[in-house]
Amino acid sequence: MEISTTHHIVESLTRAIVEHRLLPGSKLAEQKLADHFGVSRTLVRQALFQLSQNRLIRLEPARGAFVAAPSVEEAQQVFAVRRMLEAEMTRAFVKQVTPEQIASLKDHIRQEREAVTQGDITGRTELLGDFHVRMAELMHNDVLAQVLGDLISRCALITLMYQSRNEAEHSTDEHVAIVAALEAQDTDLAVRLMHEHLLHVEASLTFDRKVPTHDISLALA
Amino acid sequence: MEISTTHHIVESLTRAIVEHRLLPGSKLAEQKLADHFGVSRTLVRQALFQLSQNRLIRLEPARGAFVAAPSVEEAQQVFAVRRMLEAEMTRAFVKQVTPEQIASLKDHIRQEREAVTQGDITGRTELLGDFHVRMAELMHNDVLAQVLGDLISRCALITLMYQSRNEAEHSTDEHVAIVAALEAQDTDLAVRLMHEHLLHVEASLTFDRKVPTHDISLALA
DNA sequence: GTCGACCGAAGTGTATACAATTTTGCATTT
DNA sequence: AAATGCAAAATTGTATACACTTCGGTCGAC
Repeated sequence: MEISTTHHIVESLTRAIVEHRLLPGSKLAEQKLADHFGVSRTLVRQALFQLSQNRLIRLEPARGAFVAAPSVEEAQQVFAVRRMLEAEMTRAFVKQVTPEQIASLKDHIRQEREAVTQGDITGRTELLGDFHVRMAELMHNDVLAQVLGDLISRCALITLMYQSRNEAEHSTDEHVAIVAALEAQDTDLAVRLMHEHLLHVEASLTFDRKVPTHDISLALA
Repeated sequence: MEISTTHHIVESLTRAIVEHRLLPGSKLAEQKLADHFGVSRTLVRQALFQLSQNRLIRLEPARGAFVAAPSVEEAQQVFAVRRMLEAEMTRAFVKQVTPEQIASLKDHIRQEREAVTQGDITGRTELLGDFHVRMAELMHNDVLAQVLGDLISRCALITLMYQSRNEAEHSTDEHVAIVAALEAQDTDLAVRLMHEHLLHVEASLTFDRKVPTHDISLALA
């Protein structure tokens, strides 16, 4: 089956959603998207279907596709799963850590700092999430990287909806501490730091229902 | 968007794959499936697309859909992720365990034993996997249940391809031991038992490339 | 003036048509 | 006899057509 054209649409919409150019609740009309991408509704529908699998959009029968608006409960569940998965990922990471991996993570943190100093909100948010995916990739476990990547995409949506204070510098500092513990091969410390880091990220959210909704899908230019 | 008809096709094909009525490598021709289900290729393609997201089938551009044949590496990665996720799931389970949950798990084990004694291979394999999903559901974490369910579906395929000896009774015994530890709220023991259980399941596989392939898709009657 | 029903517009759900690619089978060549 | 090339058949990829549902607005009744 051909997937490249559809994949392009998925990537484009995913970026638009996680970069907050499309807000939760926005209607994604098939014909509008088809016109925008210069294809038929067929390919758009395939892309929307795939996005619904990733929980980035919600499909309502006969009503259409809408950017997902994760509930508080769902947000907390996603973070709970991330804590479970990433605590043990960190433990496994120490068992097979190499200097090259540490160097790669430090390089990633350098990029994070760069985005922060340059005020690149979009790149910063993406990089903060990618740090965790990078860890999974460095372990040469594609399955782990994919599962974690999905969870973190959902977190990007959640962060948009519930973020209160700016936690960028804080997160980067915690990433630094985690890498230090990994480098020192201090398993318990690294696991604890990762666990607390994720708790901090979740705690930085305000779960009392602000409701930003819908905008025109012209955010795709 | 309507999903119910498509969902029915997905369910039917998923069952056929995890119940081994469709073997890895089998071609899934769109028109044949469309005729079988009495629908157009449109809905079949949606279903195939969804199954490819679950990694149960593989889509090759312009060539078609084939039942997935997970590599040894992928199989080991899936088990590695399961160990990470389920070890911590077990830890979290103890923290909030209730008598009702224990009763539910014990009831599930009773069903497992029943399937084993009745020689119900299909039901047995499904139940052995469902034990783990049941734990997730009992924690009221839908996200966890969904992620774990996906991983376990892939395990069903893997088990088919690489299973050597029969590990059904052994697995049920280990489930019993895990539940006992959960009931006693012995966190460390429960986590250790779960971890070892998953190692045992993986160890019962023979990763030296037997290659069962393709059969006629008439396995759907 | 408000509520409710009806009608048209818009959008989704499914099927079908057509284009492009791959597969298959046969004929030809070496 | 094996291999190669070509044409027909089959299959996938994409677009379009059409039925059905939902949404919006107007008109009429109370």
